[in-house]
Amino acid sequence: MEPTAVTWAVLGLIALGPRSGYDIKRIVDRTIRHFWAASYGQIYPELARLEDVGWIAGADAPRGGRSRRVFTITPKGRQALRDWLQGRETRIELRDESLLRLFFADAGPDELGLGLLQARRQGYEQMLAQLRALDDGTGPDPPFVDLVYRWGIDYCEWGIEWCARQERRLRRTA
Amino acid sequence: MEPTAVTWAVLGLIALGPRSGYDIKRIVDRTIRHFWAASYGQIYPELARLEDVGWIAGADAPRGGRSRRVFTITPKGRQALRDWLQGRETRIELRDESLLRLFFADAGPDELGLGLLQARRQGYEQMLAQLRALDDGTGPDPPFVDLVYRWGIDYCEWGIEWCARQERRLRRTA
DNA sequence: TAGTGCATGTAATGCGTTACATGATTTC
DNA sequence: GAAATCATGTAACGCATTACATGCACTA
Repeated sequence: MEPTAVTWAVLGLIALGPRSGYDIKRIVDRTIRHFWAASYGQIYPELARLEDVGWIAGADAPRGGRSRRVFTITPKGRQALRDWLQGRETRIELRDESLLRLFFADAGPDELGLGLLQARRQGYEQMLAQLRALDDGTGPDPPFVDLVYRWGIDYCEWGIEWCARQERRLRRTA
Repeated sequence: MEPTAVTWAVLGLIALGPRSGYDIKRIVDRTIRHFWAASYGQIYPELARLEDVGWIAGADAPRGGRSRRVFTITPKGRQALRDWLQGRETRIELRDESLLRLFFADAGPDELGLGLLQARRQGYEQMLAQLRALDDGTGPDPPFVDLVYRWGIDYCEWGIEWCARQERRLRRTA
């Protein structure tokens, strides 16, 4: 069983404290999904695999009459997570349909590019609003969780500025 | 046949001039892949689909004894491309394993985060070098092709600065 | 009592990469 | 004559999403 990025997302979240599959999905959707999404269809099978190899241990923990399985990281799992964290390959990969559109804007009418830049800026603004909405004072996060959160904010702000600058430039030369 | 992003990448490149599947792959690898990669396994079937619906027209154009099929965009195809370009949904999505690592850096030893930031910065530097290497004066590109190229450069430079700033901050507080 | 949230999972489908097969031509 | 490049494609596989199925509990 070759570990994938989902492996580490799931294992990493369990390392922060015991969690159910449902918990993990909820946390992923609120935080990690901004740079790495994951669905139930990945999370539950991954939990089964991780339990098989002994990196996590599951225990029944019903809440009321609702069945519920909570997973805890094992020492073996903690070591595996640490090993992955030490890894150094860092290839940056993007998948950005809005840039693809912009790339082909020469094929459309003159005002098209300006519209696409505005749409892109609005995309950033939406994402920024979502990120800011997360920060409703639920106490301080671990430092690096917070750092990545900050990266998201900073990235959006940079993106908004970049688009605005290009919009101004286009309007000047048009 | 629901169009996907590959549809537009392929169609858009053919709109810039007649091209073979091989040509398209080469151009994608040199330019578009920085924000949207595509493989032969997508490109050739996509060309067949596009020809089926009449958005492109293929013609045999052997070079020497090598068989070769070159595709040209049709009026119908040009209209479809324009329609897509007008589209406005812009959800920004990232997939960035290096951020995932950083997110979990609290689970490792103290110096880990600093190392991850450095690795991330080097990732940006590598990508920047690749982008700069593309610019070997093959004449001026269409304005928006160039704009997206610039986005890549600016994004890398911003990323490098961001990492450097966080590295300094970490060292101060450590 | 209807809707929302908690909770677990699977099946179908689609997207994308990797690896392979094949063969001609150009360059060193 | 070996290696790189041009050129076309397909099959197998893996990763990820969507949609569905099921059922309990809380709350308006």
